[in-house]
Amino acid sequence: MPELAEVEFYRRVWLPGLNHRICGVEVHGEARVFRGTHLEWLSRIDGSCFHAAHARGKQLAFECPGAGWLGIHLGMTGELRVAPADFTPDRHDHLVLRQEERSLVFRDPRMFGRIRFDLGDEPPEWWQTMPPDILSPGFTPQRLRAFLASHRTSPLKALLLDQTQFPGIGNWMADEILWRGCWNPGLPGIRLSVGTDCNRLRRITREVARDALRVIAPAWGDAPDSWLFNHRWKAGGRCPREGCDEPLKRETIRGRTTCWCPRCQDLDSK
DNA sequence: TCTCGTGTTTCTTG
DNA sequence: TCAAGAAACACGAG
Repeated sequence: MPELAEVEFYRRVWLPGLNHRICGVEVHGEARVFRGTHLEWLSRIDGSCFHAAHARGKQLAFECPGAGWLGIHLGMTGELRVAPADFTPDRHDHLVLRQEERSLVFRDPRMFGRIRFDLGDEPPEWWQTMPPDILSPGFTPQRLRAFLASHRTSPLKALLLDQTQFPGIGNWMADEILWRGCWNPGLPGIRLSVGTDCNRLRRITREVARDALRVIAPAWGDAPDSWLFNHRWKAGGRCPREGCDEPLKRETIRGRTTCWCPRCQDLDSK
């Protein structure tokens, strides 16, 4: 479930491979994950090293001076792993970078993920034009207000999943933000007040991003039971808010399974 | 055997 | 022209 924090977790997984020479590049060229990529460019990685690894939103970028930038989006089922140097890939291991002491592996059974490679030492355009990170100074109240004003009728759940405004927020984080803020997922953005509600949405979004990074990024830790996260998929799951315990509701909003507490997040109370 | 789904893109419809 | 909705992608889990 690669959202912001899981992406940061996977960035760290490949860190042991930084500054070690890559002595072999193996790709499953027919795999959908390489769509739009010049496969022949990937061979430029051979003989060079990654000097830096970056994560922004759901995107990863590995900097390879003298060769280019390897960009990775994990999609729904993508993952990065470190395997032994003599590791034998199976049909879902689409990219294997060999080093003397290990193999860096990209695996993605459903192939909704994407690998791209851009030549040159400068960050590629797709990286430079990404929206500001949620925890960066660029994620301003003004920016959020302008976005809400231009999508007045869209439900909050759909707005939170917009990667151009909330990079790295995925399904569970969006539900968590709405639950913590006591907003109904179907509430149109127009019903948030420009001042108080908008600032609160920004604050809670940042809080959930920070919490997720703290708990998940270092070692994929378990979320505490006080979060909605641990209850949203359970059959008969109940609202974990102190004093509530209402059975949680699940419904599809804009094509995404959404979970909320009908008592804490009552649509008509806003 | 059937249904569902953590994400994104593209096409269709209004 | 824009936004919403559906379909498609491919597979594993239950």
